[in-house]
Amino acid sequence: MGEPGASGSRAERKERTRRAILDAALALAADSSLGAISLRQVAKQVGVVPTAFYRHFGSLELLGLALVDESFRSLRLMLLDGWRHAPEYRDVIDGSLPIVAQHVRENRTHYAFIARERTAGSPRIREAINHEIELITRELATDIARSGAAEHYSSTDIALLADLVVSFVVTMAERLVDDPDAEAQTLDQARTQLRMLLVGALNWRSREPL
Amino acid sequence: MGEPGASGSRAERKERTRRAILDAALALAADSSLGAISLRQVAKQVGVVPTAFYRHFGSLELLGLALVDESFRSLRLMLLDGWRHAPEYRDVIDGSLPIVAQHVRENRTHYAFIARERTAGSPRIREAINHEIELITRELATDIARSGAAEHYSSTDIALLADLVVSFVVTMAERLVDDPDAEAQTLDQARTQLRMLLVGALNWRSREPL
DNA sequence: TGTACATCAGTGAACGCGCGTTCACTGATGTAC
DNA sequence: TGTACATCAGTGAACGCGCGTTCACTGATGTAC
Repeated sequence: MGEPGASGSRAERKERTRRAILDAALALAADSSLGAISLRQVAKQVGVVPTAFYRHFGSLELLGLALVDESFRSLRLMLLDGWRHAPEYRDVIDGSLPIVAQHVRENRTHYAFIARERTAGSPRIREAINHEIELITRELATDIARSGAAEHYSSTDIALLADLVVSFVVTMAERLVDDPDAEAQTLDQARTQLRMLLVGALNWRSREPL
Repeated sequence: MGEPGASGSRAERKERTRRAILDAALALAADSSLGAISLRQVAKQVGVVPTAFYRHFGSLELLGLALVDESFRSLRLMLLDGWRHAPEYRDVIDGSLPIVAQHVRENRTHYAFIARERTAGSPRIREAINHEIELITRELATDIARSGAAEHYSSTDIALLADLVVSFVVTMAERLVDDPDAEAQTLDQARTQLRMLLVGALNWRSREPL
């Protein structure tokens, strides 16, 4: 066995340090933003000397881009899985929103990072995040079109509808990150709101089941 | 005449320095966030010695709270005016969204500040911003109820609808801040999306006028 | 299997710099008489 | 109106500290033979 940090091949140990740096940055940035933490704080948290940082990332910004990549890789897998199983669900709302909520709960630090850096990050990081969100929006639009649920819609309008839904879910995710204890309530409200949005606010009546 | 900075009473000159500090902080934070700039940078930009800062604000965070206050004071006046004139407009969407867009255009640095600090600010600042947004949401809910446009809705559901609309407008404002050159397009898309949202996505058809 | 050499993750000292905050101060403006 | 004193916005020196980055290094792991 020996010390946990000393086992494995050289490559394995390097990967473990890299992982520790990513986690340390996520934890430190949780109380402010990536732009407000220092390379030395990260190194200290990991337990290596500051210069060791450079063996893994050229700068904090590149580390940030790696975190964006990592966050969305997990999210994309979740969505792929959700969309694959979508036909099983009678109600796409009750099927999807809790899955998103669960994913936020299980990846809180990543979502918090994305929520913060989406507006406060460096231009490169903001651009990377917006690009990922656009890709998801486009996938959702394709899915809506394929489902036939919006057959009267032009493709332009399907894109706008997908954007509306994605923006809404982003807002919900931000709230779940902000106040994890209110998850049940936030989810409940979001469910009703998404129903209003999709079914039509003015024609929809309180307590009337879909 | 004389030097512009040397005229007026002592109180007037103090107020002018305070104004310059607020503006300098807005300008410096525009490329990152309040948490990433320094008191000395602000003082340098203003043209005073760092210690002079303390004559006006106890810390950068208190300066931030002053900026939140200032941003929403202007926004509240705009909304009050908008709501007072609302009955004149046939279409609340075509009446309101361009007014918001104009306000964003005329107060870009303030909106950019709010957009960033809403997610990346210190806890106190985030709290202050969320509180202001809640107040606006509550006012909109009252207005919807009074207008009779949602008479079948329970008051809980009116609150959810107001929240949905405010969240949507916040998202639109963030986009206007992010890419001012695309204002016309962003506004056009937002108009369609808000119509989808209010009239009912599934019953709504492309190009069909409201 | 044993040996000689290459790789390279992590070390530790050193650098110049900007940071927030303290303190005693200056001198123009304001006020009381 | 003139004088004596109070106020206080802004000054400037000083402090100890953490910052990013450089550099030459160490020594365990990996590889070629």
